Formats: sequence, structure tokens, C-alpha cells
Amino acid sequence: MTAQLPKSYSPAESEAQVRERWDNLGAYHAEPGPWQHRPEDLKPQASSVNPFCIVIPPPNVTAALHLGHAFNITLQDVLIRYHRMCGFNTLWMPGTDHAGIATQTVVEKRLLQQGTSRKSLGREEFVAKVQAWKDQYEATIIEQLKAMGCSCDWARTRFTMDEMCAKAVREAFFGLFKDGLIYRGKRLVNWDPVTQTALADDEVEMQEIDGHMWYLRYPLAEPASVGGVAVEYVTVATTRPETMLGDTAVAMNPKDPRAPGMVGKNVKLPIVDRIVPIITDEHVVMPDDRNNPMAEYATGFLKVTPAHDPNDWEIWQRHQDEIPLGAVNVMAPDATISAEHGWTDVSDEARPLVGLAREEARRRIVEWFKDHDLLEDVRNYRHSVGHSYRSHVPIEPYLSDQWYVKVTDDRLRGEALRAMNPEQREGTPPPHQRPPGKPGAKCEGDGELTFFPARYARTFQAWHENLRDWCISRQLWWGHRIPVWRIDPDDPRSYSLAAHPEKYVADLQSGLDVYADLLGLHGAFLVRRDRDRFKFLICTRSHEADVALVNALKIATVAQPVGYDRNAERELFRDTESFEAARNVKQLILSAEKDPDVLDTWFSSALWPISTMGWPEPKEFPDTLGLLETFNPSSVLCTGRDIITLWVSRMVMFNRHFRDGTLPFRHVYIHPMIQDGHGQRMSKSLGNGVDPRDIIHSHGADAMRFVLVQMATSTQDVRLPVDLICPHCGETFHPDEITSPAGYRVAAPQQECPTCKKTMVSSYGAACGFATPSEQTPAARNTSAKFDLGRNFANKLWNAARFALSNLQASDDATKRPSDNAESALADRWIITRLHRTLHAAEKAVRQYQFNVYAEAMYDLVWRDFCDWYLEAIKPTIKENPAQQQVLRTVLNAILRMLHPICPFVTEALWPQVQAAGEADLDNIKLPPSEQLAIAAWPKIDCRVDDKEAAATFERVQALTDAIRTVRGEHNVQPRQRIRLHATPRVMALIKSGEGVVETLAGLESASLLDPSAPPAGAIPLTFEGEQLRLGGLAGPVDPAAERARLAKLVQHKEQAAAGFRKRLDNDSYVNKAPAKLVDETRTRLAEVEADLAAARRDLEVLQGAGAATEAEHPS
RNA sequence: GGGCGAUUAGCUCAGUUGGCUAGAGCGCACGGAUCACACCCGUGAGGUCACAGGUUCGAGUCCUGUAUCGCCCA
Repeated sequence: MTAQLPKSYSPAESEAQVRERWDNLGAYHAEPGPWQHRPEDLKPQASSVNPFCIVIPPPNVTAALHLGHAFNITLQDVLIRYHRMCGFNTLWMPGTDHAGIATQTVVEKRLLQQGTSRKSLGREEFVAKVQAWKDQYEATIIEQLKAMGCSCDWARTRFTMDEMCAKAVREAFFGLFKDGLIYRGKRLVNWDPVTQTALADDEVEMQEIDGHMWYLRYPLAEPASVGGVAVEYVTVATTRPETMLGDTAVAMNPKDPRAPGMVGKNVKLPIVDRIVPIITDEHVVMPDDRNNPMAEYATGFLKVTPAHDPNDWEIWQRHQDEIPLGAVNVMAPDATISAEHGWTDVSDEARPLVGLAREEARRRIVEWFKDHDLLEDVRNYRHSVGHSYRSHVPIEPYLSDQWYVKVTDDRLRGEALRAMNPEQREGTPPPHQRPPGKPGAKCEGDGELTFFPARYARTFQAWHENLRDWCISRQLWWGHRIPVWRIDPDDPRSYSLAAHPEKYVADLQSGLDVYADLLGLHGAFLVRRDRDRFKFLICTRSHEADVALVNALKIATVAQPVGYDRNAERELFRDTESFEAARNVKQLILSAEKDPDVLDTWFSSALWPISTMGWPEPKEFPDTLGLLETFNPSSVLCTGRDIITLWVSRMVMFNRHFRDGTLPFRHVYIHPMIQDGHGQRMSKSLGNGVDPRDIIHSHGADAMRFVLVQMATSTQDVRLPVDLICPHCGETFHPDEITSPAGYRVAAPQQECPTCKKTMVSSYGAACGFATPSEQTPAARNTSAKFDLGRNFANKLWNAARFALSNLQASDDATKRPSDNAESALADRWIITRLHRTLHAAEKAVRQYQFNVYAEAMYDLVWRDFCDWYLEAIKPTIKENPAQQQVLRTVLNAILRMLHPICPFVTEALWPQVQAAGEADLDNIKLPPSEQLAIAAWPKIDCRVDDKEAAATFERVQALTDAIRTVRGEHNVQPRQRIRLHATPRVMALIKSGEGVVETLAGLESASLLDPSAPPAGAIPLTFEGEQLRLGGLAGPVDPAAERARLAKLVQHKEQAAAGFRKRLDNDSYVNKAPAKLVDETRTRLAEVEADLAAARRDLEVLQGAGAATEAEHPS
């Protein structure tokens, strides 16, 4: 048969066709096996097929994917495709993440551009807008994944806010709440007073500010003395004088010599007239501390304002007993001074400050201190201040109520540490102590969690050992609403409960239980008393429970009535007391308000490995039945190292907590990070991300994947210099760069093509909104020369296959197979050996997550071995040799299979032709036919095909060919020119066993025995394996001077090598201590080099003896 | 401040228990439209493996220190 393939590989064409075939195939859908037929039986069954599963780290729906994602996802697809081909029951669960803060922010930004805002739209309408954004980007992301060739189980695509995940979030929250692992507490957050939301730490931009350090005097409230000298006041240094209204202590270092006389005394806070204690804390900087640059500005006295400074908050935490007032919040959410958020002791002097903006309050307070002779000094002070990346105003550390998960509890943190592989764990492992209610000394997942590379286990361990409780509430509208209703006794509608709160908790709980039972929502409500402001919290287990609570009005029977009076339309109660209880409970519910906050995105992400598989109730989503039993724990999580603390930790804790110690995944593979050409992280917020579709457009998906896989080494992050393609003329050029406001090197928003001089918008400009693409100035696609390697490789494979196919007669005739490997040609035995060894190298590399090793092994096999040597070697014989054709057929077939996980498109595109070329079948090599490569079996090659002798002989053939080619190259012998080799008997034997390979690849006209007594005139000397050969028939004159120089250089080279070996062997320690095998090897090497050296010297003598010009031997 | 990593050819990077003359791709130089491939073929040049010590018969590889850069946590 003749393959009708285009002359070069065209990714765009092939990718479209291949994608269509895959879509029709549906091969990426995984079923849990025995469960699908018997949904009533949820007990795991022994499956004959091992599962392999990856849950995708769900990309944010904030924006399209960039190459960082492409990298992460390609590696997963390599693992998935490899294991699918190996016969595992393979599931790759796809999906996206709602990314609360990030997505809300981009949508709000857009609204602002449209002249509206979140608040003017209202919560419902705003969430609908975000939903629309999500739909758009979810579709984009799925399309990107498909364009990259991802073999996800698309029918199971999930979203962290879809119904399935929402149920899991509700159940998880309810369960943690019930177990006492969720609580409400106060905390300082990064508060943006303009948008009035809390910000995550990474949303705070640090800016250097030229500010001041003010030195304020606080008079002592009682006499004190240091060293017999009376002290009247202490001086504190501050950059934010306005916060002094909330001071509740003054701290000094316990080592401060003045401390003994001061500690325990009180100061009278100016303006406020508040009496606050002087305490000690080791973190206070002393003015004479030479190791601390802050000492220059320190007075040794630190004003402590727990409600407005994170460090002061910490001091309060450490000294709760000594600071009776604790945290006094003197600001409103808009950062004006306020007496309504915790400040109760407002003096007459302070009252005029109430209502002022923080900047104005600062001016007035400094003024007051100056007027009262209490301002000791003002100094210029440059420091970095956190600013909101959204409103760009300074962040206010603001005290607010937040929800926490008690991750420091052993049931969570302990589970995570116990999960670790003991070999990767430092120190004493935590005892395998099960929390109450979980019998058994050791859980299934204990000690199984393994990191690749291993060093990241330390990050994981250190994180858990220094863990703090996890703040899970966010003041956002986009996300899972916190499923708690709170009853605030300050609310005038609520019933006064001061006398017996516990009784009312019990009443409320039992009343709600009865109510829930009536509605078939058993146990849907959980009542807790809040230790703080809110006296009652009702956690609802489901959406239905929320609805029921809203409807509670209609039904007064939240306490147990004895009957119902139809005439009066009301319940009859046993006694007044139960009637009272019912009334109270009802009144409470009437005043209940749902918590407005939403959960941290990572809360739902933490549940991802189980929520996507139907937890907690797979029966509600029948196609998830059996998934958990089959695929949880999953096989491996692939992610970047920044995710270890944010996500890996939480998934491990939650999965183990909710599924009796089961791990979310057994392995964690941490891959490098993709950086831009300046070593800056590629990210959406930076605007330097490259859309993988741009690379697919310029180089093809396989080229992108191959290069990404090749870049996945275990140590280095990956730099990727990015170029632009002019949308007008198609030229590639390096963009002009600017420094962004945040200090990064990025492409200027607008670019001019150096070739056609027309303008365009860079992806940075578009991403950051500095330039909008239009018809005159369209957006430019990105590209990178980094991917040329992959494009060339795909094309090389394409052409190798094209050539191979054109030489294969369609054949199912088994008699044409080589019956015995020993009978086949040397080149055939060698390439089979190389195939076998590469297969093992590839398998080993994948097992160890050494993706670059896998890619490089395939590159060498395809390009170096198969194309450069094997195909060239068989050119003269292949057409006439059916046995050799069978070897070629087999090797090509196996190569496509082995490369498929990295380059799925080009291999699949070639597959129909390769299948049509006949069955690839050789002894000890199993390649069962398959209609599609994506579901074909991974090659099975018996190690009996490995022919050490053939490999060694072929390597000698290669060395001889190289030696001849080098001489040809140095003498500029035209490739067409055939030359004559005069060789020794040993080399003649090698050439013979090469069966024509040397002649073909070295361009020999003939190889004949050299007569040492009568060397051919004018032939060039050549040294090989210590023997002297001659090359004749080189057209054109030979320059004896150049020839002498060449030989002299060779002699010098060999002399150096020989000296090195001799030195080693002269060293007794080496001979005695080094392994004998190594010493022998060195002796052999020395002998070889000395033989080469002698031969080269003789050649040099001959040449010098030959005198002046030597004419090239004339061809006869 | 604590932790992790990097520094190898002009550029981007390999180099897994220490052991042949340290490799690849790109770029560079020379030669090549040969009937798979110019997204190609052949040949070549190019490296005191950041620096300074140490361990060892032997160090790019292990240890200590220094410098520069990056990331994470506080």
C-alpha cells in the first residue's frame, strides 16, 4: 500500500479530524465497574482492573487558561493516557472552580466600566452577572482543554458551585459544625474601607510610603521611678497616631532595664482618659538593639492597639489576663472614627473626633498632642504600607467576626500528619491514635501520602506543625453562602433570653427537630449557642432546611403540642409552659437572619476529590454510584508547590475526616512553575500569561505538549521568552517592554510591527485593560521559539512514518515474519533492542514522574535511532525484504503507541495508515490491533528481544561510520562522492557484520583489505580502534599541511587522554581502593587510546615521509 | 527571621546511590536541493560546571562557608 500523506505535518488539519474521532469514541468515560449494574449494592467488589484516577485541580473561571495551566494539565494527560493504555480503569475528572474573590473582582471591575456597581444591582442580580461570566469562561476553559488534547471524562465535568458540590459543602459544614470543628470568632482582616470587603493577603499590594514616625507622650496614672528618678510619662512611637484611641496597653521588653520600675503601673491615655496597663512582651524592640534596624526609631515603649494592628493583636493574645479591655475598635467599616463598633468609653475630649475620616482624625490628634505639649518628636520615616489592589487605598487592619475551621484539632491536623509516608516524615510520627468514635488503631490511609519530589513533604509537614485555625468566611456575594442563621438578642424583635439560655437552646433544638421530622428533613437543624455576640446559631443542613426555616412562621408547632384546635386554627398545648416555649421558639426564629458571608473558595475545593464523586449521597446522583469506592483515594494529585498549603493540606484533612481516614490521593506530584522570559511567574493578575491556543495556533498542540513535558524536570522552574506574531503581516518579533505599575517587565500594551509598522495590542494590554483591540489595532497572538523543537519533532515523526509506510507492502502473511531474531539483520536486531530499552526507560520515568526523561527518551529513539540510523540503514534492503518490513512495521507501530501520551494528535492522525499497513506482530512483542490509538494497548516487549551483542556491534558500526564521516567532513567531500575504505581484517569483519550499513551511511564505494606493505598512494590515514585504515577516492587534492595539522591535533588529544588514564593507574590508592571492574576498564581504555595514539603517530610519520604535495589517488 | 531551590557552552536547560575525554536543543561556522523530512541532512567550533575551603583513590555530583537570583512561610 502507498500512504497518501501530505509532505509535512499540518497540526490544524489533523487536530480537528482527530478530535472528531475521539468525540465519537467516548473512550474517556470511566465507569466504576461492578457498581453500574447493581446500584443498590455499595460494597466494594474485587475488580479485575486496577483503577487509576486523577481529579483535575479545577482552574478558576476568572479567565482563560495560560501556559502554566497547560503545563499542569499536559502532565496529567500524559499520566492518564499512559495508564489507560496500560489497561487501568482510568478516570480523569474535569471541572472548574468558582474562585470567589478573583471572579467577583473581575466582574465588579467590568460593572464599574459600565457605570454600575455590585451594590446598585443587588445581591441576586449581581450573582446572576457573575454566573454569566462563569458560564462564558467555563466554556472557554473546557474548549482550551479539548484543544490541548485532554482525555477527560467530559460527561462528568463538575463545577465547585454546581448542585453536587453544593450538597457536599452543606454536609461538610454541617458535620464540622456538629463536631465542634467550626466556630465563630473575631479576627483582624485586611479591610478595604472603600469596597468594604476583606481581602486575602495576596490581594494586598505593598507600597513604599514616605511617612512619619510620631512620638507621643502618655502620662503615667500613678507615680513610678526608674533608678530613683521619678518618671512622669512614657513615649511611644507610631506611624498611625489615630489608632491611639483604641490603645488598651503599653508594652515594653522584659529585658529593658527600666521594666522593673514600670511594669504593673498604668498610664492615662490622653484624649480618651482611659487607664491602661504597662506590660512586657519579648517582641518589643529596645532602642539599643544593634541587630534590629527598627531600634533607630524605637523608644522601648510600644502602644498596644489590638483592634487595629496585627502585631498588637498577637500581644493581646499572649497577655489576655493583663489587658482587661482587650480590643477596642474605634472605627466603622468605612474607616471613620466611630463609637458604635466597640468603643464605649468615649470622653468629652474625644467626642469631636467621632465621625471623622481616619486621615482627618490623625491630623486632629497630632494637633492635640502638640497643643498639650505631649508631642515629643516627628521624624521622617519610609515604610511599606499595604494597599488594596482594588481601590488602591491603604488597607485597614479591621476587627470583624469571622468563621473558623478548627484545623488545629487532632481530628484534622493529626490526620494530615498521620497520612504522611513515614520515610518522608521528620521526627517522631504522631501516634496512630484514633479520635473517639473511630475505632481501630490505624486507618487505611495512614503513612501512604507520598510526595514527588520528596522534599515537598517537608513543606507539608512544617505547614501542619505551625498551623493556625482557618478563617473560612469571606465578605463576598459570589460563593457558597454560610449555612447558618443567627439570632441576635440585640435585635429588638427577639425574645429576651438572658435568664436561661441553655434551656432555650434545648427548646429550640427539640422544636426544630419535631418540625424537621414533620417535613421529612430529619436532623436538618443544629442549634448552638454562640460564645460571643450572637446568642444562637442555627446551622441548616440543606437548601430544603433553609426554605423550611423561612416558612417556619406558618407552623407554630416547633414545640410539641398535644393537639390541634381546628376552630381556633392553633395547637393545643399540654400546659402554659410548653405554650410559652413554643411561643419563644417561634419568636426566635422570626428574628433569625442568614449569615451574609460566603465560604472561602478553598472550603469547596477541599472537598473536590469527594464532592465530584457524589459524596455524601451518591444515590442522589445515580451516575456517581460506586465512584468513591473505586476512585477515592485517587492515584495522584498534580499541582504547583504554592498549592501545598492552600489546597493539598485541606483536601487531606477533609477527605480523611469525612471518609474514615481515606486519603484524597496517594501521590502528590509537584511540578515546576512556568515563568516568562524574565523569570517572572506567569499569571492572570500579572497579565503576562500566554493562551495555549496561541501556541497551538503557531506550533500545534503536540509541539506544545512535547516541549512542556520535556521542560518538566524535578528542580528547575521554566523560563519561556515570549514573542508576538503581527496580525497584519504574520511576522514574529520580540515585543517592546515596559515596567508595569507593580514593577514587572511586561510587553507594552500597544506594539508596532518592526516589519510592516502597523500597530496592535499585546495580550498584557488586553488582559489589564490598558488597550482594547479594534480593527485597526487587533490583538497580537503570542508565540515562543521554545516550541520549535516540538514542531520539528512532530514533523520528523510524520515524515518518518510517511517514508516507512511507503515501504511497507500490506501484509498479513505470517510466514514473512522473521522466524527467529537471530536470523534478522543487525540493524533490525539493534532497533528492536533500542525499542525495548526505551520502553523500559519510558515506563520507569513515568512511574517516577520524571517527565523530561520520558520525552527525551522518545526524542532519541525517534530521531537519533529510528530516523538517523535505522531508516537510513535499511533503505537499500527494505523494499525487497518482507521480514525487515515486518520489523519496520512493528517498530513504527510501537513508537506511535509509546509517544501517544505526549503527542496524542500526530500519533492518532497516523494511526489509521499504520493499522492499514498490516498487523504489527513479532515474537515477544505484543501490539494488539486497535481501531483508535487512544485506547490501544501499551506495548509489551519481552526482554528476550534485547540483543546485547547486536547492540554492541551496531555501536561499533556507528563509531566507524562517524569516524569516516568526520574525515569526509573535514575534507569537504561532497555527499554524493563515494569513497574507498582500505581496512584491516578486524575492521573488514565489522563491516561485514554491519551488512552494508557502513557502506551506505559512510558513502563508501568499496571496502577492501589494506595491504600494509603497499598502502594505496594518496589515501588519507584514519585511526579506528587502534588500527590504521586508509580512505581513498576523495576527489580533489589533499592539503598535506592541513592533514598534518589534523593528525597532530588528534595525537595531542589522545596523548592527553592517555596521560589521564596513566596518572590514575599510577596511583596505588586508586588501583587498590577503586572497584576492580573500574580499574580494569581504565586499563582497557588506556590500551585503546595508546593503540590509537600509536596509529596516529605512524600516520603522521608516513605523511611527513611522503614529503610535499600528495596527489589524491585517482579513481580507476 | 525560618525553610526550599537555583548558579553547567552565546541562549534555554539535562546530568537520580561520586567513576570513561561533562551532554541536548537553539544559535554560530563549513558543506549539501540525495528520490521521508530544508520544520531537513552531514561535519565542526564552543565549558577553569558561581566562588573559596573540606571529605575521597576520584567531586558538576557529598559537606562547610561566601556571593547573586527566585519562591514559600513568618
